[in-house]
Amino acid sequence: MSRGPALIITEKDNAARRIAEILSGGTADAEREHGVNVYKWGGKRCIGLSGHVVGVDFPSEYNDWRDVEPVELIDAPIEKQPTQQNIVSAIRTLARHASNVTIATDYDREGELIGKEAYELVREVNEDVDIDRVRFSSITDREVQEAFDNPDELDFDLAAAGEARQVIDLIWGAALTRFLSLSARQLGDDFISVGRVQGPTLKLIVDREREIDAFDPEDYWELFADLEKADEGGFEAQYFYRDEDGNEAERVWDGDRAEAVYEVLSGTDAATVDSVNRRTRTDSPPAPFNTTQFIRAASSLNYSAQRAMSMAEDLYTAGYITYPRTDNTVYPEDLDPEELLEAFLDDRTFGDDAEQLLDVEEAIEPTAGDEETTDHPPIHPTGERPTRSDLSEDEWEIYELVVRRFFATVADDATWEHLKVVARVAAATNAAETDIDELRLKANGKRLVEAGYHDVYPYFNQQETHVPDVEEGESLAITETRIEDKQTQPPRRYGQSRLIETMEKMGIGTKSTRHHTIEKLYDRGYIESDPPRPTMLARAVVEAAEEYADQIVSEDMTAQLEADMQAIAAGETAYSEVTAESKEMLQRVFDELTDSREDVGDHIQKSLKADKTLGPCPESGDDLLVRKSRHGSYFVGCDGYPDCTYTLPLPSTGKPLILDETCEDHELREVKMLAGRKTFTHGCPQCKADEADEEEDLVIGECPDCGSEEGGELAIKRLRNGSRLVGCTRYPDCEYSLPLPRRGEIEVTDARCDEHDLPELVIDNDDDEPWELGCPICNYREYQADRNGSELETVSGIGEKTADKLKTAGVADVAALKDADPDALAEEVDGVGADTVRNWQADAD
DNA sequence: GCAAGGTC
Repeated sequence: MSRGPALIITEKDNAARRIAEILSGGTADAEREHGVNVYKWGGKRCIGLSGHVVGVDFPSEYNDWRDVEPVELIDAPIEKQPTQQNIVSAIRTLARHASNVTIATDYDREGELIGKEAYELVREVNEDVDIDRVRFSSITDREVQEAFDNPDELDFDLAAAGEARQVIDLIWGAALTRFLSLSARQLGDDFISVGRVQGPTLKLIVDREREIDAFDPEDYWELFADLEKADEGGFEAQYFYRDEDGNEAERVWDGDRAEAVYEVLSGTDAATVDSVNRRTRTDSPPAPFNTTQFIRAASSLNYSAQRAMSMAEDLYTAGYITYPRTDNTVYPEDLDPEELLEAFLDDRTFGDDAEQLLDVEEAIEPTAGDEETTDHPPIHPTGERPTRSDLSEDEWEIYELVVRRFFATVADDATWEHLKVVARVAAATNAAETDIDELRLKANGKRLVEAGYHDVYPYFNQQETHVPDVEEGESLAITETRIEDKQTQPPRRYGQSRLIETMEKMGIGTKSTRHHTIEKLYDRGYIESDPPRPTMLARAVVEAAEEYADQIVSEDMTAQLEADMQAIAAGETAYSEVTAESKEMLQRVFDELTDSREDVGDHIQKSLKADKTLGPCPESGDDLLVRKSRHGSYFVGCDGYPDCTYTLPLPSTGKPLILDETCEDHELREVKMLAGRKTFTHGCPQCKADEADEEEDLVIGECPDCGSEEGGELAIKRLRNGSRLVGCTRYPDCEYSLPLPRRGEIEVTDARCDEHDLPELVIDNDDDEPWELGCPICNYREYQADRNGSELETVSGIGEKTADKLKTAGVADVAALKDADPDALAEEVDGVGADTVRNWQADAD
């Protein structure tokens, strides 16, 4: 029998650390095993996995896509291989002599599977050791103690349900992905992928685009009047009528009718109040944050799903908020709202709100959502507080959102007062002859009577609409009338957060993967821009799937799989039965698909080309396409190459996006360059090249490099790819150049820089204050200095403030930091020790 | 170089 220490295995390092702390009463020490943290106390060791540390895949002889028919993957063997070698080795080392092993992975299906993976690793090296399983929904003293006092067994059926999912996803995904990629000859980086989750997600986007394409706008009119109560100011009221069903309708679908009504309305100067309706509405605070609702709230602050999650993960790792991947919207019983509020009492930002929230008579009863799960609590602050300077501005904004959401869930209802006024207008006697003798106007006012939770959670709209107190029978003056012609609008595209919400509703993907799936669609060239729009490639892939493998773009596949997994977990079906059935279904898909390989491939290839096509080549009439050079830069080239060698340059920054707008002169679609915050519209590449060819270089001074010897001069130049620079007139013999901003009119002023004898430049952007760039050489030097500063911040442990201090001490960049003498530098910079400098230097290497 | 699911 093994008599070594007992081993506890958790799903992640963070959980291992906290569980060790709880079970050891804070006495656990950290040591390293194969580079992995192990927490040690008494006769115990605790180690964290990193989610799945083994993965399923086909044996290596199936690796070559061209050598293996995709259909062969259906019956190919599947292996489990370690994917995190260091953790697997550490587990093996620790398990070999363990006296007991406890699996403490997350309390959900995937956690059970991850637990089983750990179980198998342990069994490989230790056949006899007892392996038990503990389950807890949040890592708190009470839950963890209780779980470890009552250990349970691993649920192999539940884990098998997860394994069925793994295998089915792999086989369907790999076989169909390879088939599509091979059929369209898209191998290497540009393969064409499909899968159980990305398929339906993509179809969702494509379907919406189809609706938009098919949309036929309809004209309608709306009529408004400004009403005024003496001394109380005016308010806007809108014309309405009763439609066939007796409902209030504002849109007038008939133009003549609208004109007739408008004639009556504009010919009248008073309206009589017909009815006044007041009602009070309670506006309850929102439920606690799950991942989806958190992403939605962050998106209203203009963060992408991906970015919001990555910041939440950082805040979690730093200990400021709880685990950000959760479906749970009900706080666990362990969470004591009063205690958590108290943690914020002395906080500069949140103290007053916390105090106000605690100042109530009864016990605080937090809100709760519909979903209660067993794995993690809703996202909330831990009570461990960062100061503003510990976080970047964006991180702070996200942290504040999480804190305030928690505040909102323990705050009071808000109360609104709604006021609806209906007024009647009688047709004036001089009105043109119509069948209209009376029409009605309505106005809806709302006022926030009790701000309630809005006081601590200012992210929701609290806009009030003012409608004055009026009484029935009262006469109001009509001060102005308006008729507006409008059109019905096509349905809106899904934004990222709406997409994630819809995926959740359809039951596809998980809290941890939905935002990744959307990123994947971008990476694969299926969607572009934000809100995402599908490419022609995406349409072709969805069309091909709809015809031959509808399952892979249907949400039903997940629903069916979910049902099968439930059955496996309940012991009603076997893993082998479910996977065999799924394989048969895929086999039938391939029976149909194989004969259509060429058709499918042609269609996809045409769409791929359409996604790159700008318009006709002026020389050959073939298509001009956006292409990528061997060096990775983009340019415009002719599809007739090599017979036609016509090309146009594109800007060197960013990834080109082809817009719908077409240049009338050249029949070429315009191009936008996507480069994060530096995204800009390039326009028609032919126009840009022509402009540069016509524009003469503007000489502004002598070239500092070759001016005195060769007589080179500095000039403002425009390149054919649209960018501008200050360069030497002797180019390419002299390569001296300085950058200029891409946008804005460049003005050369009379002021001159004494040091460099160059004119000072001003950049005039239409939408901005003109920017005084100054002497281009001075400007470039400042820019370099700045860049070196931010370069210092790439060293871990150096923030903006420290970088500033270092620069003051004469350490301008990373190279200088590496050369610095640690002791001397520590002398010079406040609050920095020599060891810290040595750490930086080590990190910089 | 395929999926989706964990985690970082």
